[in-house]
Amino acid sequence: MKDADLNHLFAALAHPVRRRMLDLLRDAPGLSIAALAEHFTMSAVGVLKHVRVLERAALIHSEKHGREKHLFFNVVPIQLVYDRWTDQYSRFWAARLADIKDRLESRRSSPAARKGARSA
Amino acid sequence: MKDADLNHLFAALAHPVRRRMLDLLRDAPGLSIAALAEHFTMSAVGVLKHVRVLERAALIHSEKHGREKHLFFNVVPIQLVYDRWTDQYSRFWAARLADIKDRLESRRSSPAARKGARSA
DNA sequence: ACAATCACTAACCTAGTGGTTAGTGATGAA
DNA sequence: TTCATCACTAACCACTAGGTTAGTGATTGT
Repeated sequence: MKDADLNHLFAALAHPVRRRMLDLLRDAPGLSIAALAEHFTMSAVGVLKHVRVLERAALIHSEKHGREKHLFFNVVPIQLVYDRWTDQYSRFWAARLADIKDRLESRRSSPAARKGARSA
Repeated sequence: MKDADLNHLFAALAHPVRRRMLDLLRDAPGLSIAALAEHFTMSAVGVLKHVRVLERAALIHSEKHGREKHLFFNVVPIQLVYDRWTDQYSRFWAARLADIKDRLESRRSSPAARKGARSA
């Protein structure tokens, strides 16, 4: 995944309207622009602009049938970031969990106790 | 995690300079503004502005000692989004994997055959 | 004591974002 | 056929993002 793709992806996710659009399309795949616009107070052109941003980030995919354009949520970019984060920060997550575990243990009387708690 | 927090978080991650800053602080915790700025061609004030954005998103935490401010990467916001995505999109990830499996199977000669191949 | 260095503010500029209204061509329905 | 509806473009507006330079006050090293 290229740098520019990450820019587009995170920028697309940074707006609450677009996050809500993703929720709507996840729960009701195939919505048209007009049908999607019914869920918002803004103008249809405003909705269209947000859709463009989501398309640029590849977060949605569209199929045109006649005059209608049907929109579908695409999970792939999110999964790519998810996988990347797993690699990049797993060490930190482990460290953080260990830190939480340490603090929990230091609150207890015996330091060696509760070894198996929150093992994830 | 509130909506405004997500806005700030994703907006902060949407710039390559800031993503690189997180990488640097992850690998060398405690860098000062000036030390961080050495890794970039832009002015120190430009770096400071990016640091502000990362602070607003709680992606870094800072400690001031004397005239120097030491910066530390904070994984927590990323982990919160990670956990949220796990809930929100896990169904879609499973569906996507099933779809890939189906397509792999339909490429073979016998549709019912090779049921166990590439089962992941 | 003095000078260099640190974080920082203020002002400015350019380009981009997030919205609007008005209008257009293609398609579908009466 | 006629009319409504769909996606869309163009032009505009206010505001924000991402940079710059110049300058300030506080701390540190010599």
